[in-house]
Amino acid sequence: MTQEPPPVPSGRVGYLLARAGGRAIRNLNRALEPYGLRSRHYTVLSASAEHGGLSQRELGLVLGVDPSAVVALVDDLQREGLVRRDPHPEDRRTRLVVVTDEGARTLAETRKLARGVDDELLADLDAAEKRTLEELLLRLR
Amino acid sequence: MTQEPPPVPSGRVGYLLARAGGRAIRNLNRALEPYGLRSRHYTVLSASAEHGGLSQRELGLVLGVDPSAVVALVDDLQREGLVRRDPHPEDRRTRLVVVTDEGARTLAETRKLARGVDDELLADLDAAEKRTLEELLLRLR
DNA sequence: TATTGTTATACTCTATAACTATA
DNA sequence: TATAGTTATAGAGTATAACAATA
Repeated sequence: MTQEPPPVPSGRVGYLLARAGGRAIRNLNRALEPYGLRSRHYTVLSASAEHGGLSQRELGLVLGVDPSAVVALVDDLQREGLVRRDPHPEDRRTRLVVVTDEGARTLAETRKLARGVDDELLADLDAAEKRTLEELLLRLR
Repeated sequence: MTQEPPPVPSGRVGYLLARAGGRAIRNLNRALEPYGLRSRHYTVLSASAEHGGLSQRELGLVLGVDPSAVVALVDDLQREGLVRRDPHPEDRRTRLVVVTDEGARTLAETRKLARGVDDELLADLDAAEKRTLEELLLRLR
């Protein structure tokens, strides 16, 4: 699919959410291509930096990603030197995902790309409308 | 001093859209299970009924679905007797997707399920907020 | 030459079950 | 017994190329 047509069947909200969300993900994937990353790598990197040293289980919960998928995503990020897996001081089963210096630099750069994707998606809304949209999205179940 | 409204953390709206959209799709898929259909079958059936006899190419454009995927979806719906592929009166390459009587009945039933999924997703919003959200979603690029 | 539908194919995403090592 | 991480796997979604029939 490469075409992007406006007309919509029934104006259903779930359908509109799915389409807009899919577009956002595809646009971010395309923007991240030079980095060899996908949007889900970006969310893992971003959440790891924001919360500072989450376990993989916690990452999965926060991001709504299956634990087995977290493993693969962290594998990729670790291979690129963007995160480390540090031992948990008290629980030897657990491994804490920590962003490296290089990961922090990559995050700073890719964050700009994510902003750009959002800005383009929301280009026709004014500042107040953008805030309203985000607030409503946060209140969905 | 007027409080500066919290800035929209750019890069976050796309993420929220993707998560909410994914939830909506999964919920609808689960609701449609008894019918042996997925959410994409529902959108094809719904658009075919609404526009009445679209070609497969037009269906793909309207729904943002790849033509090769439309073939598979229409195959499924046709096998279940929910749509027909009628010849185009003027262009023998084209096949018009037409909803059968049984398809119309199934659509009436599944539409209730789709509404239920939406209602649950939006349960914490009042009527005005629901309209606002839909209006904003329609204005995304 | 271009377009519609179609087949084949490959890659990503999602979800589940089962295994290991620890607790 | 239960939990964190891991591996393997299968199904669904997405995207591309190539082909036949027709325009």
